[in-house]
Amino acid sequence: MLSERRLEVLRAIVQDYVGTEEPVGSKALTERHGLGVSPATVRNDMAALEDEGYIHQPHTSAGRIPTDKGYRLFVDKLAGVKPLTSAERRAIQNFLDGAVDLDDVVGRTVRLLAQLTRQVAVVQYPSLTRSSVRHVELLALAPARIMLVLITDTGRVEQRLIDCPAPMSDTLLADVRARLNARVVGRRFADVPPLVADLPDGFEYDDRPSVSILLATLLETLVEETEERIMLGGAANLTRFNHDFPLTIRPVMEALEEQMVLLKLLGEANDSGMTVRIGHENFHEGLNSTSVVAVGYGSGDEAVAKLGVVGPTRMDYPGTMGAVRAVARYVGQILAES
Amino acid sequence: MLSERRLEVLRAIVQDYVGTEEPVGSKALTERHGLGVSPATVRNDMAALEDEGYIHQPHTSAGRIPTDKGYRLFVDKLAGVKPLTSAERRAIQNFLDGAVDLDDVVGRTVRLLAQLTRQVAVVQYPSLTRSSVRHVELLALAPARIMLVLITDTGRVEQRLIDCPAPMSDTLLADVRARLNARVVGRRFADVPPLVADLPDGFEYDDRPSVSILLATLLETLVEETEERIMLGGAANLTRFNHDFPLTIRPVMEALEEQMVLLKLLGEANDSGMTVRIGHENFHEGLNSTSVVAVGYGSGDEAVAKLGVVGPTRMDYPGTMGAVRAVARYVGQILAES
DNA sequence: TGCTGGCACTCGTATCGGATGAGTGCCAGG
DNA sequence: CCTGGCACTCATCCGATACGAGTGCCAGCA
Repeated sequence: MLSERRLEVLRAIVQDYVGTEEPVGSKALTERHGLGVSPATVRNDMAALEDEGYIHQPHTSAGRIPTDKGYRLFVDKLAGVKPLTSAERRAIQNFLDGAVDLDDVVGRTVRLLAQLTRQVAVVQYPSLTRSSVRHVELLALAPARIMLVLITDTGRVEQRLIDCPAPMSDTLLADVRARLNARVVGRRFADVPPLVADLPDGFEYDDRPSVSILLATLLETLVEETEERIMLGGAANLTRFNHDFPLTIRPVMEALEEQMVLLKLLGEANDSGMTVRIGHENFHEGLNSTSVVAVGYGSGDEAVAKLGVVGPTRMDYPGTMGAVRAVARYVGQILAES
Repeated sequence: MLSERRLEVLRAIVQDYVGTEEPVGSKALTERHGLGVSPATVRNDMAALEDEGYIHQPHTSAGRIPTDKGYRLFVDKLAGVKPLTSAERRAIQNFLDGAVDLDDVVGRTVRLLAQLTRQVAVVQYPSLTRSSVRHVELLALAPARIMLVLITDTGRVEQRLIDCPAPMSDTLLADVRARLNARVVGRRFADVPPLVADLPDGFEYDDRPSVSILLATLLETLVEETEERIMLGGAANLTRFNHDFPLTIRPVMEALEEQMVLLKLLGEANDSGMTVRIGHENFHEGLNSTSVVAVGYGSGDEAVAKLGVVGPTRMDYPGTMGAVRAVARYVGQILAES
């Protein structure tokens, strides 16, 4: 077990390294933090910390930098979540309040988060399956061509084009719309499939194929793999690190361009609390020198989606966690209002 | 006026430089291209080309690289548009055909374009003002809370929430919907404002404020500044150049993150033909060492939006132009079908 | 007039070596 | 268990040198 002081040394190393981006030595440590012991003592502590795998030195004559394990300990035991200043909070609220629709909310959120944390921000749209149905609309663009519009209580709107096997009359369409909405409005999308399974049975024999196709399309939009949407922003912030990461920026950018990777990244986050994945804890190779801070957000108690940031393992964890948490809360509020 | 051979030398320099990314010297030129003259002759031609400002040498003992003016001449006079291989064309078609909605079309297009050109792709959504109205839907989420849904002939769907001053009955809403659609369906969005200006007059006095707000919101969605949407992809491709562009990648990424800059970038493109803006021809400082190849696309003869790529001035212009043009055509076809 | 071979020259890049200094590990003493 | 001292390791920073690609110019030739 590590003594109190050694933990203090680790904390000091993490803080200094995050600030200066340079390996930190024993002398500098004792000077900048009032540790009350000599460099030699700190050196011993460092050697111990290195034995335990919390820090390591890039080369023999260099200072120490935290390992992933070191950051993990720092995040779990040594650091809190730094609350935002009231100015920052006001800025968040002002910035998010002007949004006109969900796209706008997500767009503003991602820009805001990127700017606050100076890192890459990732925001997932409220997932359909965790939202409730506000309305299902059916529009006849042509006699046998229907547009299906799904509207969720979180403001998300999805549309699909459907080619029907037979023309649908206006009355039929109105009928389908009414019965469909009667069954599903207010329900959670995840519960929808069984609720509509027998819907075609209530219609004339000739109309059933059209109704079935319509329902099939509705259910298709709910498939988890395809329904998720994600917005990314602040990729330019990656260039802030490339002076000592020239090799790593490329795979990171490539990873971030893949929707699936992003989804998994957020998906791994714990549903309720905030999740921090550090370096090699990330499943994706390209992201081995990055950390992900993510948290769920929602209009009520329950999370409807997640958001977070991706940055170098050498990031300001307390500050980032504070910003991510604060933004998630405000977004939840905005969603609840709309 | 430049002699035939000097133009040939310029073309050879551009081609070699694009291929090798290194300044090209007289000896290498004569060897790799069958110019039929000696290096010394080429040197004289190079000196002349340099006097005219088409090429320049980074330092005394280095080869030549084309200037923006040189690329301009190359694009205008020396290079054609390289058509895609039939395999590439098939790939485009296959890739775009699976799209389920407009977001999907745009998303696939941007990925496709980035992959084909190995550069950063930019695709603008069909602009509302250049599209026609397919349908306007009004949904009552609550008695005094209306959702306005606009659907264009290009498949774009916009929604806005409206808080009405007074509750609107279902019949009133249906009435507004019917009259509104009667006036605007099939019309171009740009023509909509005068068509609906007197619409509130036809309603009961008490209902007019609600109808007016509704119309106001409809017109707001058409404001050019805010209605435009853009998708960007392939930013990871920027890292391909950073070995000799370490300084420039940052401002480029920052520029690309600004919606307004992107819009201007595409907006400057000529409406009909393909536009190539080279280096300093771009208004934005950060993009001074990049070129933009853009072209309009649309379901019919007329462009409804633009798409293009952003890459280093040292790019394969014929190939890029071929890919951009081909993709624009296929996207136009897809839109026409939907 | 225009092309060519030759030649001196420039200058960026790569290589090597030594000096510098930050930082360490270890040890003896308090 | 802490501390001061000391020898040692290396990464980094010049400065000098060699190298070589590429040029400009010139005299000669078709």
